[in-house]
Amino acid sequence: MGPIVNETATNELARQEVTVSPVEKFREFLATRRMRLTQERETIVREIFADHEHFDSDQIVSRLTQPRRDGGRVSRATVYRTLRELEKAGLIRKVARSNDREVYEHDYGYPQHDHFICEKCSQLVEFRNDEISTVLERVSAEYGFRMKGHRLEVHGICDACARPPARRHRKLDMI
Amino acid sequence: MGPIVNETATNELARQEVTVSPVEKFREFLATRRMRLTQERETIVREIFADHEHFDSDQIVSRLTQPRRDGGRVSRATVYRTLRELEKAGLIRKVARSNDREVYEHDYGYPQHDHFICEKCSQLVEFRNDEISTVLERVSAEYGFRMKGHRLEVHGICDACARPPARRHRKLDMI
DNA sequence: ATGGATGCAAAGCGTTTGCATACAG
DNA sequence: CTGTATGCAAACGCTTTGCATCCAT
Repeated sequence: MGPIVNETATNELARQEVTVSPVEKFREFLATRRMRLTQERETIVREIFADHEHFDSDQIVSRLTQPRRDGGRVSRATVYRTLRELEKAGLIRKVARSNDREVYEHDYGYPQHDHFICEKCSQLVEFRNDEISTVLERVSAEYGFRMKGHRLEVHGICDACARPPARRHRKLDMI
Repeated sequence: MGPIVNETATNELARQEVTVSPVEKFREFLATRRMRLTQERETIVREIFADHEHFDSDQIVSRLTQPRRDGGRVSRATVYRTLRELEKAGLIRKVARSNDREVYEHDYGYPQHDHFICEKCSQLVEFRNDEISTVLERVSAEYGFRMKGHRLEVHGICDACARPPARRHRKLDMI
């Protein structure tokens, strides 16, 4: 997409510690595009970076759509529009698709990792392995492909759901 | 639309040679579910396995929606319904998402591989690398995760689009 | 015969967009 | 002030589904 921005160190195996807040980082990005950091945008960024959980558009919408004491409410349209910008800004990224929705996670100040997705409880579990990036860097080079990043979903059954008896996760297993 | 395919399949991960035709394989699957191999379903399977190209639902729909001398026409609803069954049957699988559509490919009689996805021309290029599966097998074991498979998209710029001058790939080439 | 399958059209659903109004810079 | 951004609601585009009819077994 954007040819500019993102001074991401070529090798993210060692993310630098975050020196700028997400909001500040976003403001910088917006500035380069002649865009403005509105209250709505700031509210959204704060909400998203309040924790490190995965999230989808609708979760953010439902949290900000109803009047809130602090941040003020934000419309559904603005949430979607802002999420797209945040992705371009490199602050968040889509990690998977779950129940027909894109699942996002922080991409700023968060180490590179991939996910296990349980077919039973549809839970996402992160795991970290540097070999994968290394292999991909090499293979990309072999193919003359300029790798910018990757999205890896490992499907299967998580440890909890695999245990035969007892209780298992219940998130959204139909039938 | 010419994804590069390496027929250099001789490795351990290589699929057991196909002994049954896709249609036959599908019939077997359907039987176990008390479902029937109708003319429509057979037409769809033949159309899909006529070549090894990636495809999305709409491509199949537009090819089978209009009367055809041989196979007869199939409705949009049936194509969608059958695609879902073919996925359960392990004959096809979703490999990526492009322009808001799921992109499928053969998962039967086709060697394991992953994809490069060009951000410029959105073309999918296959590549084969056994190390990835090996690493994932090991990491999964470490996490107590029963891996069934994975989906890996490597994003970036393809060789053609990276070359500064000259013309580049078209963005949305349909048919 | 008969329960599963098809086609059609309408409904679903997440996401996007046109437009009038409201602000950030 | 001026060009952006927001909200609302309607529009979208892919996919699913209700229902009457059809057909594989």
